[in-house]
Amino acid sequence: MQEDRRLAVLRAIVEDYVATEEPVGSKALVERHGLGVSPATVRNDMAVLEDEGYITQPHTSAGRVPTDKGYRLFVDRLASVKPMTQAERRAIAAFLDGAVDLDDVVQRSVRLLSQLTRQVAVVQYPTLSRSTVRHVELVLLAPRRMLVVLILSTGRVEQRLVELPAELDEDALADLRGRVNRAATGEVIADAVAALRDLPGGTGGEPDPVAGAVVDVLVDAMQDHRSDERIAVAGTGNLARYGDSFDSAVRPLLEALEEHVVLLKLMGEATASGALTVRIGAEGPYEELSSTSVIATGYGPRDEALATLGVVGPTRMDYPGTMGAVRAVARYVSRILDES
Amino acid sequence: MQEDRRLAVLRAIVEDYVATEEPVGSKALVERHGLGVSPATVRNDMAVLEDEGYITQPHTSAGRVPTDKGYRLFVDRLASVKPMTQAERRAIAAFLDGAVDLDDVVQRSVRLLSQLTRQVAVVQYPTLSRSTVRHVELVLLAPRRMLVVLILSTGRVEQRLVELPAELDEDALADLRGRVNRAATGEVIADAVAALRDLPGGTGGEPDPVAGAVVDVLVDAMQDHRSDERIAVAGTGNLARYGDSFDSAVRPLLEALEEHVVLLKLMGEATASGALTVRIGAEGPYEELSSTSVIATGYGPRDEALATLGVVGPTRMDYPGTMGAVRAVARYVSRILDES
DNA sequence: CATTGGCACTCAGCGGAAGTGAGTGCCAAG
DNA sequence: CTTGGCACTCACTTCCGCTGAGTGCCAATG
Repeated sequence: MQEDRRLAVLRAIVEDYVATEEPVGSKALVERHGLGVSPATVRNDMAVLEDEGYITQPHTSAGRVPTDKGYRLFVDRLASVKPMTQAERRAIAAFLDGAVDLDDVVQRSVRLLSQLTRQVAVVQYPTLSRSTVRHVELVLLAPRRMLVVLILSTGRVEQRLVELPAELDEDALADLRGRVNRAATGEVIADAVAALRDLPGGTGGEPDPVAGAVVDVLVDAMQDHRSDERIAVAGTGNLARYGDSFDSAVRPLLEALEEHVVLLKLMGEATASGALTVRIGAEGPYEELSSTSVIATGYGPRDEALATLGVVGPTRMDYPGTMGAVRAVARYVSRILDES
Repeated sequence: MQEDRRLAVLRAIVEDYVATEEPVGSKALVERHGLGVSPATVRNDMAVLEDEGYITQPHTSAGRVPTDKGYRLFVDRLASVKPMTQAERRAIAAFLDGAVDLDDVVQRSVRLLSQLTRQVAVVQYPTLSRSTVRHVELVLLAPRRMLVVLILSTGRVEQRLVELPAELDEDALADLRGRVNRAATGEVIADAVAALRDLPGGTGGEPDPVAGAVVDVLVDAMQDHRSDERIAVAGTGNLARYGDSFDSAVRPLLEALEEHVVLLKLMGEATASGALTVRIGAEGPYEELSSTSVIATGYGPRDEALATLGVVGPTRMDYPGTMGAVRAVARYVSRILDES
């Protein structure tokens, strides 16, 4: 009974604080939300909520502010993801449909997300490791110089130059191309790597040094986790709205945004689970980011979570709306990856 | 005579102000620099410099601060580019030598530059338009689906998918591949486009719809100026050092950094001239960036300026040191492009 | 027993007053 | 042209008292 009202009070505090950025007092609460009780009652509830650690006061005789724990309860039990409006959905679809390739999809997504949420948006490029090999192309640039092009099911293309240990003519090239593709095409990265490793030894017996060099570089490209770390960021201009708390909040965030490794770790859980994940304030391992929250979700074709996308913002943030935007963008991007 | 001393005073003011970020007064000047004259004399010089518009006082009874015009005179006549130390050169070379491909070179350069200068660094990817076609590869993914890969002399690779209007067998593919490469390989983009346009009509007479589709997409990729606009940015964390003047300086800068078009325009002159260019404060067309300076230079193999690289920072900036770093990085990057 | 009105108390934030000191401009002498 | 002297300016800091939003507690109430 009173329990219910206390939660309503917490919800009201979170909503008001997010809207006004100012500690919210008992009187303002009963006025703005139709709670149907007196300020004194609300004060009692607030005292309990404070005891339980959901809210604090910045100083005696000021209103209350949600704690991380308070936000956590809010997103877990009090708020529901706010769906996008019809108009927003159309805008998202229209904006993403114009994309011409994978790179473009990622770029557009990250911009879109930062505009929808007015926060800093982060989109990870689809990971290599779970994708399959669509095709391998070998191009002779010079008799002893070859370009190896690796095309993956996600639409990503990796290319490498190889200096060959011996010259190669067109016939041998066609033969090698055929063998490599028979071994790798259609396979998941891990299997392709295994199949390729067996290739240079071949059926004949004596190992082929040219094939060996090509396979080495291919395997290297497949296992190159550098590209797993590729990330697109947009909306840093929105950080200007932080206003105060510059050194304490914006600086570490800007640094984290450049340290892609940190970012990936932050968003990592979301890739694993594929579900919409919210990390609030100091819940993560990075002290400097104790006043920022991360909302992320996995995305990818056919509900396989290949990578992560989301936003980073202040703990004081519109969780329902932002979660809605992140979820919507992830769905549309996944659908586009599905088609290609 | 006094003219010389006045310039020395201006130089001293710029150096001190850059170092301390505080308006500099006559007394502090004669103490910190061995000017050999009394504060009163310096005050007279300052009055003249102020009349001529090289310095101002933020308010009566405060020290002087250089104006844009003052900085301009400083970089044009009073300062010389500060060369990198031996150790710095080695560090630059070592850091850039580890790069594996063009993308990596650009990424490393931009990080390096932001660390050397402790400013925001910007590196434009080498432009398509002046590069030549190294090779075109056509890959049949399905009977009516082709991947077109365009390899340029800068090491850049563009790929496009084409749905073919008719099926194509291996022989026809090899024929088409040969014709396309004979037309385009080795040519400058513009010439390649012209040669390709003539290709589908061919010698026979009746136009080939498959070749037409392939050529269309190739020409499109070559003329795709979207990729001309690719830019890498690093060091935004250094903006935190701006301290005050957040809304007036940092916000518009962050916005400009996301608007790559604006950035490219800012740095554009440098590409054209190829030389080290300094734009100070309001000299450019963007009012919001009136308190930021841009130091940029063209770079590219064999002294062809293919693209631009540089840093963006506050007008109050260490010009000699920053110019030295920009020049050094541009040289090393150019040398690396030379080799590949 | 939860709710409510009343009441004394706290304290951040605001605004004005006074003090401080770095820096200037001007002038007369060297 | 340079210099020491001197009066003046004015941003910045500190101090102080006021105000008002907001609290905690208590006794009364249904």
